[in-house]
Amino acid sequence: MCDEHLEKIEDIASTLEFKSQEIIFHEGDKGDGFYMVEKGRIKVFKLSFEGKEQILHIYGPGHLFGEVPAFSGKNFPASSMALEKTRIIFLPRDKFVRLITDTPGLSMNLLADLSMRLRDFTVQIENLSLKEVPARLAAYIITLSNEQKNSDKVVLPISKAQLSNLIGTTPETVSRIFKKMMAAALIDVQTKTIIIKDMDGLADLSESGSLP
Amino acid sequence: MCDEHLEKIEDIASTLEFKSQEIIFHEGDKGDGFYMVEKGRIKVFKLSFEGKEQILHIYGPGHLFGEVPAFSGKNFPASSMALEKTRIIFLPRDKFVRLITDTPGLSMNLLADLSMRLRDFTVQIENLSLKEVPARLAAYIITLSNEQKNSDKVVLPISKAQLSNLIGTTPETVSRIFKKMMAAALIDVQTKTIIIKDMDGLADLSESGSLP
DNA sequence: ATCAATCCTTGACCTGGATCAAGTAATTAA
DNA sequence: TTAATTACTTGATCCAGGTCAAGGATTGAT
Repeated sequence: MCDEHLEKIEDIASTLEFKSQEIIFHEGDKGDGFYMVEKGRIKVFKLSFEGKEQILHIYGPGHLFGEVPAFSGKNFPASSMALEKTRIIFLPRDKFVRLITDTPGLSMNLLADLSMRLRDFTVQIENLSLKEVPARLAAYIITLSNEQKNSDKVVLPISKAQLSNLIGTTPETVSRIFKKMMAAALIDVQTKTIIIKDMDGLADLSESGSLP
Repeated sequence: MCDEHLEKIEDIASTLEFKSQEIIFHEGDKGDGFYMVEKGRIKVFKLSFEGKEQILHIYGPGHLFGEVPAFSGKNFPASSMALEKTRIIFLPRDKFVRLITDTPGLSMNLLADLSMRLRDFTVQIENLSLKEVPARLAAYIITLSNEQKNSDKVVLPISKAQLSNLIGTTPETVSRIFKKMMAAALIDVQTKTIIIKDMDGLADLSESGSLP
């Protein structure tokens, strides 16, 4: 989303404030517009019948979300919650549709945005279906390192419980696998800080490997 | 995708023929256009390091696919193969981009298409992560029934091996669960035909249930 | 129709990772 | 700072479903 488009959006949008843990929308609600994170962080997630959570996205400033119903005509396929005090830019559907038709280039931008998200989902499905938990966790650490200017000292942006819901496992299993990764001298974990000691080993693990 | 748009697309497209089992594109290939199934059926899938397959989509006539790289600028996130003798309409990127910018309404159409696919992926992730195999299989049978004019006699459009790759399990497990579903008087299975004997029970199972 | 090849079923076995339970560390509030 | 709450770790146990192996059913080719 380029700056020029951002400005246009902000001109006709309203802002919403959410406290940490506040629900932004529920799965099944009728979607009537477009949301963008202005400040803070949100998660988009699904709950199972038994209450187990699978996180689909965690988004920070600049990210568009919750627009699928506005295009598909269906209800929200997932729920959304603020992870901290968060300000959201909201744009009702009709204004946005007008903006799109008035702004050539914006729709190309949006198509690119949705395409990237489809891409991300294929990776998430691959992870859930074709990889075991150690590989998923390794992949997540590598993603974090890439996001944090390829540093070998990465900071977990979420709790380990949330992390386990993101990669489709439980806190107990995350804890045990971190321990094994330390035993294999791949990483060091101190509370929320992870020191990557063997990036190649971690990359191998994320693709195919297993831990003793 | 409305008929009017379809005609415009067909005017400037070329057609490709694929035999059954032929690869249309590989994951990692550079995507340079848009594909639409004209006749036949294709699958879009990922392979794990060990060769295990997860099917992402099975598409028939009228379905657009393989366009993500054209918008995202990245390579194909998955591979594609013809499931039978198939004719594909292919549109190079530049022609398509011109078509989009020249045709207001088409981009809205595309946005809707991609949004639906995002929706479908959230369901697939939910299934893989939050549901057990019997629930996924029940959900798939219900989907089939909906696709086949809500008949209580549905025909499997793919082999059971492919089905197992679609719902993220193995042929052995599919076989065993079909057997349990028959024991529970939910369905009857004869080769490729499934008779739904208890749709409510099947719906319960697909949401939360388990089999004895 | 017959043979070969493929696909499917069934049984025996094994394991990754979930669950339950109980203790320890880290945060937050007062 | 300390108490209370919440988050994390560790151990013990269990089971869904994967794997391996061998037999049975379909399908396609000649």
